[in-house]
Amino acid sequence: MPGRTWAGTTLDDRKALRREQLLAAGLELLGTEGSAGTSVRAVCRRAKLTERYFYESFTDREELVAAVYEHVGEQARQALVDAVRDAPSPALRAENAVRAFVELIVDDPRKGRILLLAPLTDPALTRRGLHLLPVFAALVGEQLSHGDETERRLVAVGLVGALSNVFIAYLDGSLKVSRERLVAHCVKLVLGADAH
Amino acid sequence: MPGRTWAGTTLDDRKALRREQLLAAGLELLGTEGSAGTSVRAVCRRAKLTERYFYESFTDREELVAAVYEHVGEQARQALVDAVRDAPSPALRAENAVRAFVELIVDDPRKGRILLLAPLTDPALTRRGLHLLPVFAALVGEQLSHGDETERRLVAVGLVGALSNVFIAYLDGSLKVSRERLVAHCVKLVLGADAH
DNA sequence: AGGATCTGACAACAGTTGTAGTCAACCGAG
DNA sequence: CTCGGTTGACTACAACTGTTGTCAGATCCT
Repeated sequence: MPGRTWAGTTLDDRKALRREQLLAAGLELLGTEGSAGTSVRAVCRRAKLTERYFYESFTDREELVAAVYEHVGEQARQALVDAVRDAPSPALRAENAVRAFVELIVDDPRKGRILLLAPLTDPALTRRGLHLLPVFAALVGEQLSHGDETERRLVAVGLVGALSNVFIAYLDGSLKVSRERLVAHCVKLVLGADAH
Repeated sequence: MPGRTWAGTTLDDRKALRREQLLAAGLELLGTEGSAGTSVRAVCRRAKLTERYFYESFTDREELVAAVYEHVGEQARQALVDAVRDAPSPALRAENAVRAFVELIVDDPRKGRILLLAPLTDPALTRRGLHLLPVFAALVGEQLSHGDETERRLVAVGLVGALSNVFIAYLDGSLKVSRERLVAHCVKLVLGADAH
């Protein structure tokens, strides 16, 4: 009887809770130790669960990594959508989007590192072609007003690279700059890209 | 007697030759399989040498990886220096530099991947802070004509990121564009960065 | 209380890693 | 021909990996 209550909660509840603990542990490890440190055993240690429960929620190590990445990606997407909605001018749209993204990764640098670095470093993600930045880049490209197909793609790829690099440098402390100035510069990059 | 000849060559000669074979194998693996595939054993297999000779030339796996990276970095630096020397105008300097870099990585994509990706993916490089792009970025920053210290740094970091991303996309085939157009666009990026 | 279910600690498997050591075979100088 | 430097194949070790299995004990329903 699967709906039977246990220690106050149902089985499905506890199972879901364990899944969340594993996801949280995966986010922590992938965002700090990086891909190599995110092993099944390490995740289980951090989540204070045994391997048995890992394979209860995920068939693979790969599935966990992908789930973590997509989880963070969804948060970023949602933050961007919320920020862009109801923005009157394109300039404000750019500013709001950049600000939302900066807030996300300053608030939790692990998410920034996962979003920006993990797809480059983890075979589980590269093999699946799980790379959200190109998706965001494509969205940006559609917003561009000038140029043909190829031109817009070139601009979008370059813009995403510029933003990523600035964010990464800011994250690891090698770019000492105030948060406001970071936002202002990124907004300028976005707006400048549209004007070629 | 270390200078004693053996099979026609001296010991030091053969030792240096083996070091080169190991470096070449490291370049091949790091530039294709990536960091994870570049193990001591894999390098030795590829170089057709045994582990003993690995530790004859390098104390660590880390030392080999760093040596490969710095080797490629030196080639890139030299190519850029050669390209920029004797360029009459800033515009031609930018074009020559970009063209030289594109030639380098189109000629041998492994070098491009090592230069652009390895420092992000290999702990042996990140741990040592071995990342040459910031160095290049600093050089670029010095060439910029406008802005204060921080501004130039922001612009330089962004520019390097944009170029890297475009190159990476071009390398892995996700950016279908002619080589000439790639060069032209990158030149435009460089020149555009100087004009804010 | 009995019996079904759930839990957690652990062992086992075969594989890879970095690093070090052993040992027979080879090769050229004296 | 013998001696010592040189070679390469091989083994050894401890630590890790992903994955699956076992088993004693806790927990709850009837």
